[in-house]
Amino acid sequence: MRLRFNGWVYGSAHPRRVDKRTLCSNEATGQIHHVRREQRDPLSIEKHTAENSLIAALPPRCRANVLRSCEQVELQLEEVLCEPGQRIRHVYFPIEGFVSLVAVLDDGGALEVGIIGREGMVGASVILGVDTLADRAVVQCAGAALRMSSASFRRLCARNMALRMRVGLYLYASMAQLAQVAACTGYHVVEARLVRWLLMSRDRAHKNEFHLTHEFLAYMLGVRRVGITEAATALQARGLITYNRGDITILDNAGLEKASCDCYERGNLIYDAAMGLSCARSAR
Amino acid sequence: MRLRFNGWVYGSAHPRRVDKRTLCSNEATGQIHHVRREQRDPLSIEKHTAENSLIAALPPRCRANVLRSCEQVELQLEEVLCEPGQRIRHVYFPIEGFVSLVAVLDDGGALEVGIIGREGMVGASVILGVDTLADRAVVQCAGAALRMSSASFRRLCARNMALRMRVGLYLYASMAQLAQVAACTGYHVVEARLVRWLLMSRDRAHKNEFHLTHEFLAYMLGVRRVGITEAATALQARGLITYNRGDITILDNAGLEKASCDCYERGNLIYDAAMGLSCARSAR
DNA sequence: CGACAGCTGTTCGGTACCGCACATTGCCAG
DNA sequence: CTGGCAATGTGCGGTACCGAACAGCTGTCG
Repeated sequence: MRLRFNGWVYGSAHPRRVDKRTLCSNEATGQIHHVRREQRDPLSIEKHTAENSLIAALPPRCRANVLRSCEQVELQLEEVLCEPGQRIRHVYFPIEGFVSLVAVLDDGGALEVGIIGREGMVGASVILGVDTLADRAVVQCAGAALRMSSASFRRLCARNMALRMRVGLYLYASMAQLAQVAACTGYHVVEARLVRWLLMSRDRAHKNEFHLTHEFLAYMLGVRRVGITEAATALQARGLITYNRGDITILDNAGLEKASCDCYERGNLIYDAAMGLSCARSAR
Repeated sequence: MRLRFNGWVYGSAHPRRVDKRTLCSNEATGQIHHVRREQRDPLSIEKHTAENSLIAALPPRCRANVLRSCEQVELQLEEVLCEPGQRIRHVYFPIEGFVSLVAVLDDGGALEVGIIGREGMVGASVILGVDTLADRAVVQCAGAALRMSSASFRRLCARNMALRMRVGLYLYASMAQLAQVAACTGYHVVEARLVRWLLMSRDRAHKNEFHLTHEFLAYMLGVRRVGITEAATALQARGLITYNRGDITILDNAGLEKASCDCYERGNLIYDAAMGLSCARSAR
């Protein structure tokens, strides 16, 4: 069985031992249809700036420069911002929604390797001098975001040290988390990984409920849908979550955090260490 | 059972379902003992420059600058260049040997997430403004390398656009490969992953034999030693490799490449695409 | 030469996840 | 109201890998 998400297709689960599979070609090449609002008045945008922490942490003048180049867009659920290897046209600073980075294998396998909410940005690797993204970027939770053409972003970074530093640190944190997630995938059972994933989503959604089908979760974690169903059922039985046709609600945050593998907490530590270091640095 | 590598300890395999494990504290804190040769005369170093492709690709003046700041060291087998989170004091440009990056989990699990030979460098993330490494860097194959203090490296990068660009691209390639490996770990059977690993090592060792015990391989791939033994036995039975007490010899390169998962080839493509892009760029 | 340590091979019971197939439930459009 | 579809639940046999334990085999060192 295969699923379609706004035009792109993926295998339900994947072969651990099947060798090849030819699918995952984007029929109709995932229409990327932004609901582009007209440019807001500066005040309205300014209001939002504090809500992407990457931007918020910039010195005022620099922040103003960044904002001038941004427009606000509404990210659509399951919209694909960029396919792996494709030229990235815009970088995104999520405000409400969040985005997942998904590594795609030739044989149709896929695995989430990063998750980007208002604490970060999509396309940070542009500062490395490339204009492609290594992974597929899928919107996981709809909502507002700021965006900027990658050319503008590169120009701004070239001129602005504070911005470049900040983005660099974020990139480092992303890499560290990527490694962490890789190890986690190999070592921890589906249930623990599911919990980690729910907690990370919660942190980025800033609320205790979000819309996610088992099928989608399975795709993200690289397991069968049934595996998710089993794990989710167990969590529900323990009173940690409830869900109903894709609407998941977290009931017991503390309990969930206990049920998760260390990787959740560790991921947060990694981020704090990297980004906090920047504070120490700029305070010097 | 636990192993000791030059002073640091790791769990033999690891728990897929065990939740915690307290080990992996480095007893005796992995003595890092470089066999530091006295500074060679410039000609001798110059001779080697072409052998690290990152350096070799730099414009002549820039290359000379880099070399002036480098000293040559001999990497010892299983030496730990840097522990995760530790301050990185030197960056390394391997010439003969190669180095693995290993993600370490709290519960003792570990997984190789990158491999660095003469095509790259250890510590590229320094250009992002951090002075720590996210993963453990272990020497996998002894041999010569150039090294430079990370402070010098940062200074050079700040001044030198070509160097910064080149290292940036390399960093991007590393990230892309990391994501690739993460997915591979989740989807492919041990044997295929082992083969991928052997091929990658071969490419970096520039020869068809190297010294690696099953135990070490198991550690790298995050599986039990027995898993490696079984896979290796099968490969040997098929006439693709032979091995004897840690000395592995590749007999049939073509056969091995067929036995590997696509991730091997794909990793190479990723690297070429990223680094080749730089050529196009500088040719402009 | 004998003891020992490091490396490899083998076995065994257990389990997490696989692919596949099918049943159930709730929502929505016609 | 009804048929259809998306989302979820369940059951079954298979397999890749796990932990543990033990049995050679070989080189080294006292």
